[in-house]
Amino acid sequence: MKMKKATQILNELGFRKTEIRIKVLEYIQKIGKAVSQPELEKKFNTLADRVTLYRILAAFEEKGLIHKIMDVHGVARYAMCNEKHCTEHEHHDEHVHFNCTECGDVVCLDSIKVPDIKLPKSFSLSRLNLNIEGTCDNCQK
Amino acid sequence: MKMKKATQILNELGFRKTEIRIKVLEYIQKIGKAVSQPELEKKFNTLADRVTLYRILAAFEEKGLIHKIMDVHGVARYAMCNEKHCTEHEHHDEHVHFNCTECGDVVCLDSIKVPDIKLPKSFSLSRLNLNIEGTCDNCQK
DNA sequence: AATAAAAAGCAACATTGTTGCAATTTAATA
DNA sequence: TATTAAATTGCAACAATGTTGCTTTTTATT
Ligand SMILES: [Mn+2]
Ligand SMILES: [Mn+2]
Ligand SMILES: [Zn+2]
Ligand SMILES: [Zn+2]
Repeated sequence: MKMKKATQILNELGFRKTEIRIKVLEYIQKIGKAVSQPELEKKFNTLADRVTLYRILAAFEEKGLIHKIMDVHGVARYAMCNEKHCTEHEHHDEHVHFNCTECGDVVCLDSIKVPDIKLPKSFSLSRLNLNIEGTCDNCQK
Repeated sequence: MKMKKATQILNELGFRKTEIRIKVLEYIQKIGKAVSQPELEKKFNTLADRVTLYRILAAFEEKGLIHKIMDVHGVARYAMCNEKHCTEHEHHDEHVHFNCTECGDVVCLDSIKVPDIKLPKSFSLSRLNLNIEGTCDNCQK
């Protein structure tokens, strides 16, 4: 999985290349997990205000660059989108989100498709999030 | 679906039959939706303190009477458990939770089983919550 | 260098949720 | 019925996450 350079992505999406935006994007790209604002705040507290981080995440999400997941604790987390699937106007991140009860990590299990769910005809589906709790590979003893 | 009387349930679980506990339980039984503390607070603000409601919900959940769902907004909601499935020591509420984007209601689609998800062997699963967003039967135009 | 737009900072606030402790109420017992 | 222990509640204080309005700073363009 080749990563496009963060600065190039920011360019393409019409964002300005500020230090914090570059760092946040590179971090989310490399970490390979779904990160929360509080986590970013710990990492980058000298570089940016809390609110700035919230706004960066919101801006990235709006462009289809990252997607937002509510984790099992009700905290918003964000992870890279698959650029084949997501655009400014529509997200398609219908994969499993695994929440490890040991280390607290949340990861996208992109390879695990969520099976089609048949709803009663009177219901219509627009989005879906499958959170699974358990022990991740790192924490398996 | 016959409902056991609230007072009887409280008795059986070793709870005291206070007015607010009876009312809260009856409400959750009848409403047929997953309710949040803020909702209960609006309903019962003259009858009980905010904290009391949080504690009632936590107590009921611990006994396997109701189950806790994090909704798509990250707010905790609670709905009756199926007494065949849940006990003090173990919850089994692996059904779909439908979040209506129109009316905000969250309902348990108990009849819709969540298909088995095959995780990589290095992961172990302990719990699971499938939140679906869309338009519910009432809000369908 | 001047400019407009974007981004960031800061303060204030909202909402949801938790904890400690004192006061009250329930239910069991004498 | 009076006593009592335990359960329940109320209140105050706090924590965490998230939002909004407004000003200042920075970026990229002209
Ligand atoms: Mn994901
Ligand atoms: Mn449910
Ligand atoms: Zn783990
Ligand atoms: Zn609805």
